[in-house]
Amino acid sequence: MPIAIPEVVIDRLPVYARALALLERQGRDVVSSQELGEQLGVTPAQIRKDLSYFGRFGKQGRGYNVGRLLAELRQILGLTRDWSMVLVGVGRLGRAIVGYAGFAPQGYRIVAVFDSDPAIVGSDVDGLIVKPVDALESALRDQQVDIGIVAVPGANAQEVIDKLVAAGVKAILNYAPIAAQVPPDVHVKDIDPVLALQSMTFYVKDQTTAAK
Amino acid sequence: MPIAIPEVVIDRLPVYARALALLERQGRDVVSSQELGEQLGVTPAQIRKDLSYFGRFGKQGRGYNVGRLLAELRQILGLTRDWSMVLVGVGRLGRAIVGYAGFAPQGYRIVAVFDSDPAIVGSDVDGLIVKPVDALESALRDQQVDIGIVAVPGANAQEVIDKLVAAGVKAILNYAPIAAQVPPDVHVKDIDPVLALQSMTFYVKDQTTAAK
DNA sequence: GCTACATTGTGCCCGCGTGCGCAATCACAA
DNA sequence: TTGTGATTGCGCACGCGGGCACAATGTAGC
Repeated sequence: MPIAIPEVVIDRLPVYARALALLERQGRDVVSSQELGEQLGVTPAQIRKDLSYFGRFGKQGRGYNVGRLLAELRQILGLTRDWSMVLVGVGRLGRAIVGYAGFAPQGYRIVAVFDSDPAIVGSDVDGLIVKPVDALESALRDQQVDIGIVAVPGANAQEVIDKLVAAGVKAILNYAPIAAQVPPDVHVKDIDPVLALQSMTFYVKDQTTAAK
Repeated sequence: MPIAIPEVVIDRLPVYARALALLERQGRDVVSSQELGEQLGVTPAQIRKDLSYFGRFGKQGRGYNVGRLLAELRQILGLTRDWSMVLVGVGRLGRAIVGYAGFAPQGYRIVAVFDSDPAIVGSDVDGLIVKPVDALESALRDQQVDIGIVAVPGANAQEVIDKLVAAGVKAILNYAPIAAQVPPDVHVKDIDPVLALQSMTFYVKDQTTAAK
């Protein structure tokens, strides 16, 4: 059990879970690592190896029971409970995040929103009253919050992240364009479409011009 | 020159470029790999090794000229020109993407938007008239388009991606919750906050409950 | 029940990316 | 000029993740 599990493995598990949920909705009850791998663009051996870190969920000659494996993965990833999140930064991006329909079905709820702009504080965003960032720490003392979402301009992001960390938040979803500095026990995932675009353009920069 | 450059290296270059742009705005004219590494949470050796794939940009005893290195990276990544993009899927998410202020400053422009819903087609979104998805291929023949953005529900995403690929698009930014199937010469980057959250909860699932 | 077939779980090896360590090199001061 | 200090570029070795290949094991058919 004290065997360290590579982070890349953990990153793949939600992808497996997502594919299994789709298969379940389609009424499938068993699936092989072969078939799952083809759908996801991963080798079957990779899937089996990843799963073997956590147990033996398959049956030789058959494959994996879809519902069973999905339940196991949800258990492993902690998806069996709901997670409460706070959002900091209620600009255009922040409002879009509050309105994003993809969180709720997976059990992720935004329970409070904060902003530093006095003109925005007090206004209503999808049923939530915007609170001042100064109230962040006291608000996090009152209610249990698991995850922080940062959607402020890059210049203020580190400062906001520091406040979240000080308030005891251990998981941060960062939309700001900075490389956040956090202690080792805090987990940060960056969402930055611009970085994604900039790395893709490296590969296509010659082709597209030549195709003209 | 025919040395293959690892994809992880390419993924880091935009991060370096972003940090250098910030340093330049702050008026700095030289920076060492040491200092840059501390800001980004990367080892100095990693930065030097990454850059050495493309040339020798530093000076011993000094470090890197900020403006010079930034210009080189922009050249390497293809950031010296503008890129035109089409968006498919004008729901809540799609509209947020059109309104996202982060693209334009980096030279990424959305030049056309498409949707399959007849109720949406024809409406105006931030100055762009929504066109039907059927018009996708012909529209891409008329104007040069480099990148496709997919913001449709998962069930329709693969179909839309197929159309983009058929139209010759080589770079796709995918917001849909699916693992897209594309030919090897097409590049896909996924943006999925839910996957990011689900992999983080693995690490904090015990701590948070215990902290109660 | 026995045989044929399919698929898992895992030991092992290979390759690649990461980081160390040092020689080469540049700036700057004396 | 010459010496000192700092930092780069890169050869090399290590470690880790990925995938192969096979034994183990379950299923299904006869």
